[in-house]
Amino acid sequence: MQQIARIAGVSVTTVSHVLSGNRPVSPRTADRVMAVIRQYDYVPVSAARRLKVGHSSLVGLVVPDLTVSYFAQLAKGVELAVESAGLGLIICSMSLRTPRRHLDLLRDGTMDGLVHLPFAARVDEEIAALAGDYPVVIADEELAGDTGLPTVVADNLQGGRLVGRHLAERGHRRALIVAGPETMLSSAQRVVGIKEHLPQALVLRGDFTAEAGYRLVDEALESGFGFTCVAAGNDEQALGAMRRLRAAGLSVPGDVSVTGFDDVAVADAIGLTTVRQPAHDLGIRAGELLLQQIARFDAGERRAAVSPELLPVAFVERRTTAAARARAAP
Amino acid sequence: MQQIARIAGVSVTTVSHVLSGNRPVSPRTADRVMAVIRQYDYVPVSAARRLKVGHSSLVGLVVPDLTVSYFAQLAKGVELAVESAGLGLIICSMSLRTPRRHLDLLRDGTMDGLVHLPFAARVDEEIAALAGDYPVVIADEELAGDTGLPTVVADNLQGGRLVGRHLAERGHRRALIVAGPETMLSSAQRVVGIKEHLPQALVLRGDFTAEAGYRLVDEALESGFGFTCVAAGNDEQALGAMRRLRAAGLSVPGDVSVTGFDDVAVADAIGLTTVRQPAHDLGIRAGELLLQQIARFDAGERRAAVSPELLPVAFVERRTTAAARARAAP
DNA sequence: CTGAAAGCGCTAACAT
DNA sequence: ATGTTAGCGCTTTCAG
Repeated sequence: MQQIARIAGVSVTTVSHVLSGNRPVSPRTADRVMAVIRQYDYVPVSAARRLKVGHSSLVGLVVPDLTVSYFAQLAKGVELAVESAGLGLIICSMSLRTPRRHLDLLRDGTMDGLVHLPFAARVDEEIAALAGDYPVVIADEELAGDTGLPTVVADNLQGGRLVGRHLAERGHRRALIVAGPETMLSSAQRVVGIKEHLPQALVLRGDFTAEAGYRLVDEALESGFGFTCVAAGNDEQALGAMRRLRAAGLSVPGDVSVTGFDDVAVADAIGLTTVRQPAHDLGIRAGELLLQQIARFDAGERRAAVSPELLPVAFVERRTTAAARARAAP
Repeated sequence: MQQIARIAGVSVTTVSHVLSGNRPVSPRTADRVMAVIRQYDYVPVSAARRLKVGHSSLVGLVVPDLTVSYFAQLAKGVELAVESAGLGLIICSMSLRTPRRHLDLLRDGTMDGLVHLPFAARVDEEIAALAGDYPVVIADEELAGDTGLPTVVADNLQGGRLVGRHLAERGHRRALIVAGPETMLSSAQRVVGIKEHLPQALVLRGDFTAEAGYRLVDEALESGFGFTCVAAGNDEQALGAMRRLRAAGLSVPGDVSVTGFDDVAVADAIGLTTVRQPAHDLGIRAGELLLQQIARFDAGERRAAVSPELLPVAFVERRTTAAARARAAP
């Protein structure tokens, strides 16, 4: 910047101000300075600015796994929200090898705040501990324990109800619920919603993967529990479940109906009946909450205990659900 | 750090050195300092360090779209490679709203280098322009024009050959090649490879989406060109193609065989015969090349023109290909 | 083995 | 409307 100032025949102060617009500069001077800046393709060293102003104008987003399109949509929402405040977004994937690195980025000032999507209990705890000292908001999944952190999630209970009602209305009574981890509130809520309409359902739990879906249906088949439908905790599990059903010679939805949850791209591709989470809106709202939280910290306030915000979900009927057969599988 | 030094009764110099290990500190002193650091949960302000040392120890990865699992695997590979050098990885998605932001992060020193996966011509040009001044490596797709940038891509030509040979061996002659954009070298190479074995193939181009796959098959059907197989440019296109075939009452692979490319998660889910790209290896190699490139820039050297490295692909036969029918569709 | 002090490049009072 | 200058928090010679 010294260089630019010297060449343009002004002080560094002036260069700084034509760049920031923080105080009036005569058009003539401004033009001259800009010309030099462009000619030399000068870009201010952000570290110097950060050191001085005390913040980076960058926020982070921690996602469990980049492979899920749902998270990508959510990310777009977050970026939309924070960019309107002039902030940039950095995405960190916890599925990468150094899960704790993004926490360092927050603590060392590389980022001004974080939108965190809970996934692994160990990291979650660290996040909760950090949230007293740095702006953090939780999205997609509530944190275990009452942290009082700003949180926005989909209305999983309602989603479960929609699935349960749809199945019940089609005559299903004997249902297999392939649920996600018991520790995840979203998973538990979905089960509760489903059971309101299908009280006799058998609940089997596993993680949110296709493998778990396969294995859990396998268990149910072996156990001899007869069921006419499978309500999976998410689309991945539904995929695995369908694979196992097909392997058993059962047709979907002819013999067994199957539902998912999330509405990822694959769901549309294979015609899976599922519940759409408002991924984009979740992201936007999370970004807004983070902005608020950053402002709060700047103002010296700390956590203002709030209860989680719930965003509405939508039922998407496709081709994996039909009326229940008289005789239950297997 | 002043605080820490004062409380521990040492100089900031000493605190700095117990943190960096850049010079011997007596165990007694070091322990005392570390105790204070932990007690106050002190983390150095990275901006100050960066300002002083001139680099951030962070590199970036630009991916076209987070929704594709292939890119996530590649990302893991990059992180694996750079973390061994003590660098952190920041991921930027071009599908987000501000595609140029990551270039700013490179230019303003937030990142020391960039692994770039070409996707949008406009951004690609800017990258190429920047590559003379900052460490950049290209992965997954060659940049148009002879940029001489370090590049690592899958062996698309070989992939095309594998597809072509597989189809030819099963008696297919009349083939529809649903290709990706003509401007993408990867796409062009795949077509060349396929045509070596299926010279009479009809080539129709579109972008790498399911919609394009659907539309292109639709065109072929309307045109009356009879074909017994569809070789798609990637898995997405293959998905769209299959959707259109099914809509026409054609069974896969009974009436028409279909192949994809990439081997994304959906391919496995629906049993698509495809070609697996070595995503993880691509990432590792890209990370290694970036490390080299950063070292080169540090040493004052600039671009050392190199030719693209090719990584081997693997053919994955599943359930969407079979022997050709006597009569070609439609 | 430890300290003092000079900046890294920028911003923002405080001048003029 | 513009310039002078004092740091932001760290690393690193240079001196003990």
